[in-house]
Amino acid sequence: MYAALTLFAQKGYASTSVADILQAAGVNAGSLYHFFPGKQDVLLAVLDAYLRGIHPMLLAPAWKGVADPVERVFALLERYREHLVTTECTYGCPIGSIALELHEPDPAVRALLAANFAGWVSAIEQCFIEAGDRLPDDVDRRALAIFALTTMEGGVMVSRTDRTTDAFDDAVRMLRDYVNRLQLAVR
Amino acid sequence: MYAALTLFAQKGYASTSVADILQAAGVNAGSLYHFFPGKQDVLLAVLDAYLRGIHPMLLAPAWKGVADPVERVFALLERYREHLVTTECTYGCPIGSIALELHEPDPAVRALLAANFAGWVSAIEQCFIEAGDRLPDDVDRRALAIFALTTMEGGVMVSRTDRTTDAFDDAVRMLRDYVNRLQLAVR
DNA sequence: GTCTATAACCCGATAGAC
DNA sequence: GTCTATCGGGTTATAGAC
Repeated sequence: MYAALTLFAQKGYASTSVADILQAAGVNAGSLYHFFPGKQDVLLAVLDAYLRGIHPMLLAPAWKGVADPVERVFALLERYREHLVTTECTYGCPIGSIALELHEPDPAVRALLAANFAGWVSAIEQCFIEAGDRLPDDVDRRALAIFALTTMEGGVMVSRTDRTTDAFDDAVRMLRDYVNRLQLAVR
Repeated sequence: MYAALTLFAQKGYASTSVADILQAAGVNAGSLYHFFPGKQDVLLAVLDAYLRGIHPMLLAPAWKGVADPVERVFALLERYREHLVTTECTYGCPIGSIALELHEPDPAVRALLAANFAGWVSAIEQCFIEAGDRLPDDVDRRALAIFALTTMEGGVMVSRTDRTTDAFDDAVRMLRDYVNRLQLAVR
């Protein structure tokens, strides 16, 4: 299962064959097909694992020692940057990759992808909500959270293509400047 | 050729078989392989067509009747929104889709993807440069252009997953607010 | 240059013994 | 529940006549 999760993140869904999963997991075809009706059901399990792992596996490590809600947003983005660096900009967000890889996804798959995005956005939205009156009242907290997501996903996409963190860094720097200006506007 | 371009945009590269291309183009295998060594070379030709088409096919229509450099940025983003709407949010930017679909792209493919992003960014950067002193001096025009690209690509990604333009609209609205605040800051 | 037929390969999934 | 062998189908690319 975690073999599949790793392989999907590295190679994508379509490029990962069932044989690849079997070899990485050290199991045989019969075993896998005993637990999963097919390959797509493995993907569903992986996407469900990501969804349930948002808080314990993603946010908790990123926010360790970071209490300020606004800093938490950028601490999370910093995690993705580190992920880019450690993989030499070969892969970033597995959800985003799979979301664009599958052009006609099964409704169940698409629902889990959307749920993963929604979970991420809600967590960041909560940060901006907790920022309270540090942000202007009329700023849509949820839209700002979605903006953070699109900045991360777009930054990962371009950085992966360029094999440099430059685009990611530029985008995050601009987002930081925007949030700073919003905070200055309220003073 | 344009059959391949269309199919790659609709179904992606891997999911488009050579047989699909042959059928859509109304040609036979022998003809295609007479001009192209292999499927990847068709992709290279398509990516090259996108690159050379940035100005005549993408920017020119988007900027028709729009003279203001800042408005041109959002007029271009509006084109992508319309693309999402007309396809019921099933596909947005073909370059971004292919960029995330291919996890270990051939260097030539990756170079053309990067060139497409770079061409897009340079055009938008030029808009922000032409905006002159309407933007603060210390604002990095190129970084701002990259930010516009990541906003578009990230917005398309999430909107495609959600089958709603909401995420795209939220992201672009935030970008617009940022640019507005930058313009206000200079007064 | 264009056509048809097919080679060579890999895929997901299954059958059936144990 | 787990194993091995294999099926049926789709893939890219090629061979060879015209």
